[in-house]
Amino acid sequence: MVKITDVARRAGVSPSTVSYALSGKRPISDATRRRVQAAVHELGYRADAGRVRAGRGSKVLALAVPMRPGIHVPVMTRLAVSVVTAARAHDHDVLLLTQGDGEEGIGRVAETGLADAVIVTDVQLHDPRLPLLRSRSLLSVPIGVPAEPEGLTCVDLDFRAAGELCVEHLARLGHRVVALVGSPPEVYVRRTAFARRLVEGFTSAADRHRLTSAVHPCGTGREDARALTERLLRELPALTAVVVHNEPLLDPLTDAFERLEVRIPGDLSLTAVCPAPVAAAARLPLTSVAVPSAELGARAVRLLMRKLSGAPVPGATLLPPRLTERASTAPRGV
Amino acid sequence: MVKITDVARRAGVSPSTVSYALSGKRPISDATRRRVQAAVHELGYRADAGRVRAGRGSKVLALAVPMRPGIHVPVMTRLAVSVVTAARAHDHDVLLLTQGDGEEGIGRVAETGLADAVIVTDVQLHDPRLPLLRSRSLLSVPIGVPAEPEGLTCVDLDFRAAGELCVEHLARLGHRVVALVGSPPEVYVRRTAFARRLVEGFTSAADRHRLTSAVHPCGTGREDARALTERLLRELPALTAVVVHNEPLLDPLTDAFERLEVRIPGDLSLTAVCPAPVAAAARLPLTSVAVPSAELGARAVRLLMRKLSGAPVPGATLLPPRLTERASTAPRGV
DNA sequence: TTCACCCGTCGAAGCGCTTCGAAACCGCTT
DNA sequence: AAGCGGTTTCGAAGCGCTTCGACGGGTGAA
Repeated sequence: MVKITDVARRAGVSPSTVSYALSGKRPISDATRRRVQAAVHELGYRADAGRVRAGRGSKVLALAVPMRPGIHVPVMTRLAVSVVTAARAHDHDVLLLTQGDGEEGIGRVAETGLADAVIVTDVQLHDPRLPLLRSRSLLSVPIGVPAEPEGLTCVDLDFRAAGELCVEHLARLGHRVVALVGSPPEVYVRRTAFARRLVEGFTSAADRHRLTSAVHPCGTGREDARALTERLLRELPALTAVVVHNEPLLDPLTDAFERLEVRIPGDLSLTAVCPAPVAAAARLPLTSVAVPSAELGARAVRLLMRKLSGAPVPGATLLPPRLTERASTAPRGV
Repeated sequence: MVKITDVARRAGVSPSTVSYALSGKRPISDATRRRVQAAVHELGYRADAGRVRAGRGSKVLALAVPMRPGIHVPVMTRLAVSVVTAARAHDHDVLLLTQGDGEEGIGRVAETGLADAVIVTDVQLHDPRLPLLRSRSLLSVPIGVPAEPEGLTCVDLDFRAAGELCVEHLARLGHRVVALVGSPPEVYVRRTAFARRLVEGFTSAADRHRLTSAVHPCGTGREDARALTERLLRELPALTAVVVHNEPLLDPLTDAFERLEVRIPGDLSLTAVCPAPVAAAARLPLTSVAVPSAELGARAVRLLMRKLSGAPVPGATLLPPRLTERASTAPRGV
């Protein structure tokens, strides 16, 4: 194994100079740096990984994305990309954790110092990872707000307000019977924070406006969509509006309504909660509340950087939802 | 961070004893070992990422996913997830690189030894990253086969064979005029390896079977789909079959054909090249050649591990394509 | 009882690297 | 010629860990 002293000898400098030349932690003259780099290259030197990060600050962030059934893959992808981009802007790299529950991964990363902070996604109301996140040994920013967010620095879209906003939009259009077509049941069973919050907002706004409302979790397949539409029409014959919080179901659902001769927005108004591009590119452009995945990722990174630098950070950041009208909603009975 | 001396103190032994108890390199009495293990457990000690790992190797893999316009996001996501899963099975973590061109990221990772190997995606025929990948200083596995794959360990679906397979399937069904609806133009401008290879296969098979053929890159929007379908019907009135290698366009395209009263598969047979789940879940289940993203990721990791262990590896692995018949193809004129 | 002989343990040295403090050097001004 | 501020480089100490050599105290044989 070629070591730093070999490089130093070859470059005619001391080991410490090589160390600084490679890490950039102290200024090194251009000439010397070039000689060191040449030596590194010629000898094929590679820093002994362990020690490199002995001094704290590995310049690595972990991103925990539990790939659980029912999560919205495109949302997660956008999030991941924005996190990496933002992290790079702060000279950090991103380690991707996708473990089933993520607990093991986060622990490992914290203990070994592989990463010096972690962004956690798909937060549940009573997330088993919370104790770990609250522990002093690891800085973290959850994207999602658990039941008791004390001691955490959370970021998320205000899903409660998003649910309310959808209902208010529909109520304003004169609709009196609304349904929420939600994510797959397992998402609620896990008590995923954002899904639950949306339901809360939806229900409370519906009550406030004295609307008849129903909530239906739903799988993502075409069969699921078909079954649900039939059931909705049967159980709620007066239904004229739905809110859909289930990205992959959007297309199958509009399709299923179409087959049942239910026109959108003529007979039924549809509001989606999904990333803006998805809503805009749908077969029928959908009125939607945007899930700003990219912004969430960028904000999470920004907060983490502030925490790393020791600056004070807000307890929780809830982005206000924004509704964009497109072609899938209309006043009732027009 | 809890260190070996903490454990030693807790167990009432010397650090060296702890080291031996954990590594098993010298006999340690059962009683002592048990006390050490208890202390380790209570304090949550994890060996500092340096020495335990046999000296070399950071146990981190980099995955370079250039997020360029026109790439197939779901394919990349599947790939990323499978890479992380496979890497974890080999006790490695995954660093996500998404830089524009990826060159800088790969270089950085190689220089700093942050990762000890890298998986490269979205390979172009003349990829600027190739010199870096060929250099001795970094182990790599490109997913994709450049024009000159010498000295590399590539993995990919055999896209040339995939193109041929689609054409042969259609030819066997009696179709005489076929079109390839490709990825967005920028993908070809970059000379992305897999896209170019598919075109080659498509064209050469069409020529071999004396079919009339045409190749059309196409954007991913509904407008693009609409414009393209009209153009196809105008320029190739005898067209009865298309191959689509453009995942996000699948739905808009079938939709556009529908609007022009072109029935699938009655008037037109459609074969897709995309991940199997996408084809199976489409509104009309599509006959397709599967892009096995998950398997590609797993294979790439396996190869990388072999390289890391110094074992010999094959030069290139080309997975044979498999075509699955679904509801979008039929014999001509039925 | 004495003596080899292990087994289990310890102390200390060493590994490759980082990092702190200080020395050496540079081109200027006095 | 000496002094100065700034940059660049070095030497030495230290990090958490492994590993070598040696020590102590039991054992069985003489």
